[in-house]
Amino acid sequence: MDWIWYSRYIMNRSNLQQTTPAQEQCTATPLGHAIRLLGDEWILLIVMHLLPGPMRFNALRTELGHISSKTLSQRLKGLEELGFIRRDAFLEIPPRVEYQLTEQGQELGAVIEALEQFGKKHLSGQKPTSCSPCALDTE
Amino acid sequence: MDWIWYSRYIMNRSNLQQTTPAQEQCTATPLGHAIRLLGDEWILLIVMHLLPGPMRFNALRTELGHISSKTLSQRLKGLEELGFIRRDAFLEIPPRVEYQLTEQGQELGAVIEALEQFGKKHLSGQKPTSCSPCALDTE
DNA sequence: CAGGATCCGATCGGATACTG
DNA sequence: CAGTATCCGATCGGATCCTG
Repeated sequence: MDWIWYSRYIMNRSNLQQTTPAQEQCTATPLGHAIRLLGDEWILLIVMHLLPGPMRFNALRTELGHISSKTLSQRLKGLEELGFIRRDAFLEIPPRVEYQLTEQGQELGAVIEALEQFGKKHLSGQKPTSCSPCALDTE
Repeated sequence: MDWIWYSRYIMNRSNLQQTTPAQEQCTATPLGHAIRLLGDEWILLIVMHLLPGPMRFNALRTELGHISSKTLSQRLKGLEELGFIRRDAFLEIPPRVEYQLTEQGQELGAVIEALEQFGKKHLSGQKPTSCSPCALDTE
């Protein structure tokens, strides 16, 4: 019975890879943009820790655990360019830089809250599955 | 003046990499779990497209644009294991499989809505920055 | 049609070293 | 302290081929 699938495959293989119909809808809309923004583990984590108030660079690093300075400064720069956080650098010895959420950034709190509600409701005692490739030691 | 920084560096380098204080808080809490779940671009996109109703495998592929079957089935399997979508397979010729959100999955709609509100509010006319490494052609 | 298996290039991100 | 630059291994995900 292989020929059934085979023939269909051959007949339909002509024009299948060309049409990219809703792809731009997935990436060009504000929602798509937002999804790609939050499609990064660190972004939300950073915003979450910034919600209570301003924080310094290394304080963030400590709170976030094992993030590298490269990754952190990357994300912070990105968030700053988007206007979601503000960077205040004090030219002192030793240097001090504080990051805090702008009004726009604060509104991400709503998303985080929704996320938290959801997490508490459905992900409480669950163990990671194939969705969570987290290999962190839980000592 | 290099010696200032240098000496401080040497003095503080002893115990800095050991303490992983809030790392387990970032990953073991429901919120952390949720963040890691949504820390994947596709997950939210899939859920979004599934909100209106059940959908078949290739329909999803078409809607999502350029996702590969491997990635899609991966995500679907993960979501199914978490209990957020249900997979109904009809053993016919040709095969038909429909995916739909469970009640738990529906509640992700709230998160998506929050995200959409935010996106429409702050990301409308914005161009991607370093936060969005999207290299998709916008033909 | 709905996937699984495999290959492999691109990307991400951690570790390290260095600077002001 | 607050980063930047570089290296490099691990991972992701797309392309391709294959099956029922």
